[in-house]
Amino acid sequence: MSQAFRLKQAIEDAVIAGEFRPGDRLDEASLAERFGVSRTPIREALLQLGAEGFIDVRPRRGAIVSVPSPTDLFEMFETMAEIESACGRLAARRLTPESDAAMEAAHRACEAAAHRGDSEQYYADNRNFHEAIYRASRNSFLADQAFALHKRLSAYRRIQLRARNRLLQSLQEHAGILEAIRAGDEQLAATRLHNHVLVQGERFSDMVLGLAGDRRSARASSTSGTAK
Amino acid sequence: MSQAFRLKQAIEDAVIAGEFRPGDRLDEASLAERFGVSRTPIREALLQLGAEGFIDVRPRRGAIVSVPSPTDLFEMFETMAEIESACGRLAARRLTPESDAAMEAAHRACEAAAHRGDSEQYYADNRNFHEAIYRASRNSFLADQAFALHKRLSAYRRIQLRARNRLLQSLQEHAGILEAIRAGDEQLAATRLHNHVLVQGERFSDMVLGLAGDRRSARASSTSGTAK
DNA sequence: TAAGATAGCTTTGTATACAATTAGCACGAA
DNA sequence: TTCGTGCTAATTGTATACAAAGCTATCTTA
Repeated sequence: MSQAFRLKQAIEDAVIAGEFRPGDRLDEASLAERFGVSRTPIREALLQLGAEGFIDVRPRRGAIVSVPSPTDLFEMFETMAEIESACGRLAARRLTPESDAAMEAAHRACEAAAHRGDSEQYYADNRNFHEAIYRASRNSFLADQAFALHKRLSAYRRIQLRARNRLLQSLQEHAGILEAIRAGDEQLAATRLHNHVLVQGERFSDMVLGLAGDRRSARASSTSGTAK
Repeated sequence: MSQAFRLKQAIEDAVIAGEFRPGDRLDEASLAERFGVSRTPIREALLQLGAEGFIDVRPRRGAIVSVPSPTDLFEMFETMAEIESACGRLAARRLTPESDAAMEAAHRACEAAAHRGDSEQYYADNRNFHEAIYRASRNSFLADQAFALHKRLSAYRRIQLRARNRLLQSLQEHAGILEAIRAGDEQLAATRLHNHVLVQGERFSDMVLGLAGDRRSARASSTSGTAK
């Protein structure tokens, strides 16, 4: 399985990096050639990625990078908002000096990137900031869930961070979140994180839909699932 | 992949049914013989189950049914509590007549089983009740996450529902949850669900640890991960 | 007797071959 | 032109063969 695990990571990275776009076919033979292995470990990697919901493996019809509908995306962002706010609530309850320092450092990095207007760097630092919060929940299982979903959404998150003023607004929201966690105010930390994440989802939905419509009605129209 | 998907389900069922206990080795050759297929689809099934966190696949050392530590279990129950309360919060916000009817029906079934003292049946009906809440969130992605985690915890949940009086207490909690969702009280629904789930985790931890100790201190002692 | 090394057996990982299903395309009819 | 039908090529699914790593038991040595 050594190869299969390495390949799983490599394919996942390629998807995250945007080398394979949503809807692209992940052909076993070409991937095998590209990585210089046989189809066997490629298939094993693809099936694992499929089980994690990263790609769509349709029996007998090959694997493709999943193409979440706007509804799917909204549901994923809403779920992310719930999970992140849970992390924030626990972080506020269980804050340690180490967690505090980690979040502080990540926040400082975001600050620097935002003031330089470097959105690529902000994107990376933003991720560190959020991951610091996940860890601060001191629940590694919950944190792992948060990591996984964060990764799955990263492609969509990146796009909408491009707007300059969103960068500064995001930074301010971070400051508020950190403040609430430090104050030990579980409720406030949860609420602020929830809004922070959900506003990203809404902005993205708007961008995709090309309209400033009511998300409630958009959501309610479909019941299709996404995972496996 | 047709075979592989069927096998994945079959092996998962066997694990849930307790046929394979935590720590048991899932030998590729014996599974292949048992199901009358070659090792290839067996491997594919095992790797998928591994990616979902259902079993532990250690490269070159075979797959075993995962053995979560008490800390892991507590973290999983705590995460389940957070996800379920999120479902309850959304259910209260978005309640429809259909969701209401589904939850009502499931609750009635629980009631009947509880009064007969039929814990096996209550176990099944309880699952339906919780799944009705997940669906009532009208967020299928979140609901899928909840289903998945519920399944992973089912083995541990079953054990502690054996206690007779816990059955009746559980039923009463269900009634309170349903009431809060119907009243549209998001906060109350979330809180009640959170407590309902977490008390199960605590009871289980107590059972496992064989002591009525302080869970906070138990938790804090480890930082080991679980997922993939 | 205990500890360590080694040989042999067991099990996993990868490649390859073949079977089976799907998808694309040409062709013909309405 | 458009829809349906059948054929061909490409792709996936499974089995099998072989290579490589891990495990166990035995034998040697202190």
